[in-house]
Amino acid sequence: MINHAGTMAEPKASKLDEATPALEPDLTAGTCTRKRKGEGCQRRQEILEAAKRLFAEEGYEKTTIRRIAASLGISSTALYVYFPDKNAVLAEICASTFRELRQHCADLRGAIPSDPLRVLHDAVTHYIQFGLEHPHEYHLTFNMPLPPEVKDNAEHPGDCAFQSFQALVQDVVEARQLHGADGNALTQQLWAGMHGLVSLVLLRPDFPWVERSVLVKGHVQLLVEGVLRAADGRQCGGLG
Amino acid sequence: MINHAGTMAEPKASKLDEATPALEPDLTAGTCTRKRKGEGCQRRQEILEAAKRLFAEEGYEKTTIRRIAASLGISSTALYVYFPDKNAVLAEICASTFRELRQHCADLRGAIPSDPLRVLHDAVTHYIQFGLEHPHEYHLTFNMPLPPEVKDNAEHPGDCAFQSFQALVQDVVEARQLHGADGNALTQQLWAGMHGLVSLVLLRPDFPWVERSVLVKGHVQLLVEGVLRAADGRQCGGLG
DNA sequence: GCCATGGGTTATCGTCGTTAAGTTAACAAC
DNA sequence: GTTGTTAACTTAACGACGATAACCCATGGC
Repeated sequence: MINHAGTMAEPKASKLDEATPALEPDLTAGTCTRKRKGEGCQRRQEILEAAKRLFAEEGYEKTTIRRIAASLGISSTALYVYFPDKNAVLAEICASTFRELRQHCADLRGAIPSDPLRVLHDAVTHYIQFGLEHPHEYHLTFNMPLPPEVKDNAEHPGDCAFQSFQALVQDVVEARQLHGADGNALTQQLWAGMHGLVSLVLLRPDFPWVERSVLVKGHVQLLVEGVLRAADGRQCGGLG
Repeated sequence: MINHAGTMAEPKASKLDEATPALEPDLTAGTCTRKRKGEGCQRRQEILEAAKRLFAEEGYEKTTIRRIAASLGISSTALYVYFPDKNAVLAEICASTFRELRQHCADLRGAIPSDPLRVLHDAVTHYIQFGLEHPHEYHLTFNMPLPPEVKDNAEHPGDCAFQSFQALVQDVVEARQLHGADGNALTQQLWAGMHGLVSLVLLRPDFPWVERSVLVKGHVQLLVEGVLRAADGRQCGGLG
């Protein structure tokens, strides 16, 4: 209890600080002794998982460093050993989610060598379902400004995921001989269309949406048909 | 400088509080005397506009009540006379933006009694342009969870705007005799598609988007064609 | 035994949203 | 022209926040 700081000011806060008994430390560690090298990585992973869960449950801004730490039974400052600040924790979660999404897309293209339109159709469906099944990760990753740590990354996971998708669209453009189609623009529009549904459904859960499967199937169909039709002249719609 | 509070505790903060010289009060008021009834509404509007500007420039979470107040030359607590909390300020801005958007849509339908498809086409274009031209209001309104003040409102502006759009889609469904089309689902999908583009472009300004007008025109076309095609069987795409 | 170091702690800072209590200027009635 | 009343605003303070600085101490190689 010795005041070893130089200023000798009275303590003023620290009354309810870290004193939320609702959050108990996770005692699944097993050992009670201090650990050394290598264990740090484990702790780092624990922090990431706790943060992911709390971000998911309560959102980024409302999740505090202190509560992440408390849920692991450590003090808030211990977190700064593994991450420079709160934003860096979010950045790492974002990057991991982006990677998962990209792998999803790449696997699909490699595993199903069938009609490119069918592959694109399935990829779009997959994307939307992925988003809806990982609401919090999706929200963290796509529905808020990218933290600089991710944005300045040369291997920007968003760009990578986009490129995977672009390949699928290009396959369709070539297979269907959609002359005059800008595959890049089409991919951006398709992505925007997928993102919009996921984003709105996640952000407006109380909206009276039509039944989920109808909504998703119809949306995929709308987008894929749109890609086919919008690509080469508007011979069906009739809008000069 | 008399300490009129009962507790006689030492002041501890209040050092840099409200002491940011960069933010000068807006001295356009003219009179220097205190004002009475009716002037309160003016101050309320001032707060809303300052908040809108600051939310726009720096985002909701980073904008503090103290800075909103400082930009008007009043103390932070004065704000609580007009709004119960920070969220309520955001809620009012949201509601106002929703109204503007809805009016946009209604005007368009009333003023141009031409081909329903053309009207829908223009409305979608309008929506996207509106979003891109009001990036911060759009972000505040659509890209974050609705505050309860707006959500619990019976005249939920989002629902109203949606209904306006639904009417346009229904016009198209009837004019083109798209049997088997669920106008409600189509509207939701169309809205999701529009929202997705606006949302992504606003949230990822550094992404290598194709040229803006190409992107928007192509997207509108993709969506409108998608509505036409997705509505009644997939006779063009060829995906069983 | 010594000590560098990794994995923690406590104390503290400045800021935040928000509340409580007090101040002051403009009006109303007497 | 004093006396309320009240709208509009202030100062002081609270508890929580992100972050930093300074310290503690068990482990493990020497």
